Amino acid sequence: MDGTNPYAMAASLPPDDKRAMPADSPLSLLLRKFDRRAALDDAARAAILALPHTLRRLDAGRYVVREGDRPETCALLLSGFACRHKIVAGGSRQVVGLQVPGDLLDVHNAVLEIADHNIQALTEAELALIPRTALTTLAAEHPAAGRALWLETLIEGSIAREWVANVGRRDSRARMAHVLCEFALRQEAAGLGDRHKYDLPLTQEQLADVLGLTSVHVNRTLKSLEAEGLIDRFKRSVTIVDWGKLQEAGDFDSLYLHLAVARQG
Amino acid sequence: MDGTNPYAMAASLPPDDKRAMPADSPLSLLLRKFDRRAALDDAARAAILALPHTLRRLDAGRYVVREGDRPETCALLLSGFACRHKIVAGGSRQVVGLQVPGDLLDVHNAVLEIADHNIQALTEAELALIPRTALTTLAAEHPAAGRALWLETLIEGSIAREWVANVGRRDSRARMAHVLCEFALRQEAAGLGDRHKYDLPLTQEQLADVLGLTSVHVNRTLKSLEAEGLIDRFKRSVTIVDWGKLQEAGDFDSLYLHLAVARQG
DNA sequence: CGCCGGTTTGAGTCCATTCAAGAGGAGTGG
DNA sequence: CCACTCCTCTTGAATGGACTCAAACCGGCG
Repeated sequence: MDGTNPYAMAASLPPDDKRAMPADSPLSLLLRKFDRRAALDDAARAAILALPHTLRRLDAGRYVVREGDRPETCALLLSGFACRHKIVAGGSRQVVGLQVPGDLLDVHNAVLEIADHNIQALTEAELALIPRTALTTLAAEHPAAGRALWLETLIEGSIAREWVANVGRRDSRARMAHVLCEFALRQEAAGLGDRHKYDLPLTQEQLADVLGLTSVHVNRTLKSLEAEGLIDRFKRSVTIVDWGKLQEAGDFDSLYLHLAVARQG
Repeated sequence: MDGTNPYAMAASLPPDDKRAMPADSPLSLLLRKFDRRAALDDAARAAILALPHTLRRLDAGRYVVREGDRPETCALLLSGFACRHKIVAGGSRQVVGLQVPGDLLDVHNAVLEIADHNIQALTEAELALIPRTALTTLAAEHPAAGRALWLETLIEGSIAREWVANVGRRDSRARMAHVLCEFALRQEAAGLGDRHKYDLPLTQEQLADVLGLTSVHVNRTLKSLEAEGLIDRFKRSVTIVDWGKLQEAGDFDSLYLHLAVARQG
């Protein structure tokens, strides 16, 4: 909430600009993810790795994009966590999306004029900033890459719809259990560990903004899930003691994450 | 809820199949919409109008797609209204999206394997069913069209995120006012009338499923907005008496609808 | 040590729900 | 034309899940 333009801030840092290097480029993270879901031809793979980009490190809490911005770059999250959120009248906040490493933070900004929500780093994070024209050109010149980007957007939309159902129709217990399951699988899919134990890099206050609850109630809900023996907690690390029961409590079905699924043209 | 496969049902009807005719093709509805937002080259425009499709009429309440289906077509809504919804444990329902004429009901199915939510006609509706391969081919061969489809998906995602915030952080009054505003603008943008008076083709029960409330409370909320002089109601037609106040009550900012906005390449 | 952000716990309140019943309107059939 | 049914809308009263307010606790850090 410092009011500064995050890009202005970014620009004032030493410009540790690096051109992509095919082998160990940060962009290989993006490539790996695309590969899991759809077939890319060699030309598209090369073009992805050749995307111009700038590396950037952000402290926890820094904004990547603010509502109303007209960003000229798209950020790929390399490490750390980020969230999308909106502020509603009265000042309360709703988190409308969470991102794990490998996620594109703002594909929107490649095509849409004005950012309609904020994007904020939840932890210290590393980003690769890609000029938006480079992405749209990639999509235009390599249909397979365009398809992969489109797919990415579709899945994000699917997750958002599940969240609508989650906050709209589930009580606090189910809501929490559901998000804990989603997190587990997404972190696992991002290659950060396994679904039974992971770090939840959110304060209970932030978790409340994810769930549309208050932090007080988040606390009670977590404690009650723990008392029931579904999870264990230590600091901000979560252990899922009984995956089956947690899944059931959260009415969780991973279909909407489309973790490994996409059909070919 | 009849348990029949809607496609099986559709297939049993007389196959009133029609090839596109450039001038007054139903697909011109799609073209017009794309044109409002992005530049299409002539080749792309021609390709869109040339998309193979089958016309279909559905009664109110019929399903277009069910969760778990693997549809081979994408439906373009030509007339009438439809919604996306999910059923959560316990049987309650959450509407996660609304569609007006000109909207593609299930772009998802072009790329994703399995439908992750239900799509249902809210009123009698006319559809153009487009084979999903035709859409993906279009996207691959005509980057401008691919971009338009991608844009479509991005905007849908944006609306879903706004709904998360709406259901998560606004009270019933604001929630209702917000949805009434969104509807007004979307119907207007679809060329169905003006934002100050329109038909809301939903029962209060369905509206409740949109808002994550009960039908009883929807009723009270509507009456109270009426008593305050923000809206008038007659049957299922809504008149917005004081647009400014309704917008304020609903904390509504149309930015997220991206009604006329997209940037080029 | 003392501050500070985050977590935990308790007590009282309120918004939305549940349960229940009645009114209105459209359609059907005698 | 009326009786009957079904669905939706409306209203009241009681309940409850999550909120608010408030205070205490805890661990990390300067």
